Amino acid sequence: MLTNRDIADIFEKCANLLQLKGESIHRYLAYQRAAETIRELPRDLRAISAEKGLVDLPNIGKTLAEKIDEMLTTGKLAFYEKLTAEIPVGLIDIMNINGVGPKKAMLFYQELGITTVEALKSAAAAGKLRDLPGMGAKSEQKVLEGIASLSRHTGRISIGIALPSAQAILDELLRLPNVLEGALAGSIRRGKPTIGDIDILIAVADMAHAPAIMDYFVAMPIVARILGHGETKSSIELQNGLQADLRVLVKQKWGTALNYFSGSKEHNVRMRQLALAKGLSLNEHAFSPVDADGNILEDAPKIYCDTEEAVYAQVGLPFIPPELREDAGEIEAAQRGELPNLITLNDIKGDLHMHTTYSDGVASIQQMAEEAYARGRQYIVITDHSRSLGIANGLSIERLLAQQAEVRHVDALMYGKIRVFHGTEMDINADGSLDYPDDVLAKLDFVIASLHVSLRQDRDKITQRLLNAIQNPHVDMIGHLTARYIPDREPVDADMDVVFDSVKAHGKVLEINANPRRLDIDASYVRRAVDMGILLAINTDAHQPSHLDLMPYGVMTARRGWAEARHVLNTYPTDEFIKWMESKR
DNA sequence: GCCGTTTTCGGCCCGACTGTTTTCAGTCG
Repeated sequence: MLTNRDIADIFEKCANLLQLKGESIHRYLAYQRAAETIRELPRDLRAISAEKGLVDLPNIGKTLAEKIDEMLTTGKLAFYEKLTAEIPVGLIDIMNINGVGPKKAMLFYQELGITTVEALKSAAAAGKLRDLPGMGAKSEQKVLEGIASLSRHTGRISIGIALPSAQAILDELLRLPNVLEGALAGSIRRGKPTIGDIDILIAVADMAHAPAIMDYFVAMPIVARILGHGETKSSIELQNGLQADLRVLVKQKWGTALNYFSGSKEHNVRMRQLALAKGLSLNEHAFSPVDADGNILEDAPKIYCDTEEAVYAQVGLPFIPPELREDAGEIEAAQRGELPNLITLNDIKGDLHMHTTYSDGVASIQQMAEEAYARGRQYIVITDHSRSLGIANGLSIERLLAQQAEVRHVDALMYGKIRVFHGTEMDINADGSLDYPDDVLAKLDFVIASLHVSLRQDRDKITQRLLNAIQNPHVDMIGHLTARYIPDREPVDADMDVVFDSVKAHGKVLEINANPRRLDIDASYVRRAVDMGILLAINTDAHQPSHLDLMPYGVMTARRGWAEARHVLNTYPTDEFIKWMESKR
């Protein structure tokens, strides 16, 4: 049975094959956009298809809806098979080599019969590429470097790795002379869970200062390879395989540039359309007046924006926070004056999920309390693993009760600083049972139920396990609902329509697990929870004190899902959180 | 192939950089 992801992947491959065939770029983009839409979809295509709702999805028209239905019913796509009969799929991998595009890939295929990266590597090493038209010794060398780089990193990298690494580079550049302003742009700024590359912008008063900054950038010790080194733009590959792009621009263009390079592409397209409706062409440099045919009027004065607020004001909109810029309704919401008042890190008062040395954490209850207090938390819940999770030293009922005595003791010790409550992260067992009996759960302040084992069970089983947990009156929250782990582990296969309805009906909380390897639930599910009126909680799931610092990743995910502070349980002040817990008893 | 309160046909992404050119094509974001 094909999943959303499978179908998105097939469309993505169709897009690549069409590009290799030299089809119109717009047809290629149509498949590309459809793949992207499906990838970000919070619901099952199967359910949407049953409702005849496929054509209502953005970027899905009659043709692609039919193709989706074909895949859902037959598990295959004839169009895709026809394409692969014409063009070897191995060329897609070759095209993914940095510096090799569709034209070069086809050239290697047609001239030398190359269909795999391995064959291309041998040909390049044997010096067979340099004599092809448009190639030379340098291009051949670049192909070899591109293949080497390919093996160093696999696709997108967790924001938990990319963000600190990007911030360190930015901080270094900000210390250089003549740098007026600097920022991270791209998907890092929008808080995406995975990052393709790092985008850095630096503003100067005079472009004469740019080359020195570029020279410094490409000479930094973390640079593994220089991919490009120009006057206004340079690209490097870091030791960890990530690519970082730096652009230097004059301060006058800061707003348009930051907006442009923050994306998303889809959001930018909408921004350009809004500008055109006002007779202006928008790019990273400025707004330029255009004539009725859309041609730029060269002698008309351009409009420069040195802030993003000014860019949005120019198209008649309020500032739109970067996390919302996905063309997922944010433009329309801004036009109606109904943008959400997004949650911020400052709104977070508590942390409802963390581990100690009782199970697989490395710090004591008291240490975790002290560390959380040092980070400004007003309350925490200690939630160690339950008895069946032997690998994590899960707590027997006796140890759980003994732990409660220590939690109460620490709570008293910390009085006036931080409140410490006692909970559990209880396993939802493989057979669907819960790992502690109800009379034990009744003694706890806060109960999380989570999936940790048998994650590859079929949809019915997983769904039933989740429903069992949701329907138990003592369970307060479902932890990391889909149990995905970036990048290795796919989310569990459950009927989320049914699960969300049940969560809503039973008044349970859904966790946004802030660990950047999890970010679970993800932004699309957050948005669905917000729309349905399901309460959320953003927790670090800390296994050591430093993990308490992961909260910002959870907040970014919440913001990407349009969550406001009022949608999130652990923004409540302590007394209200206590009232909430009491109301559940 | 999608999309539309300027259009159901004719738009959709274009600028910087590189390497091979001999004025430009291919790639990338």
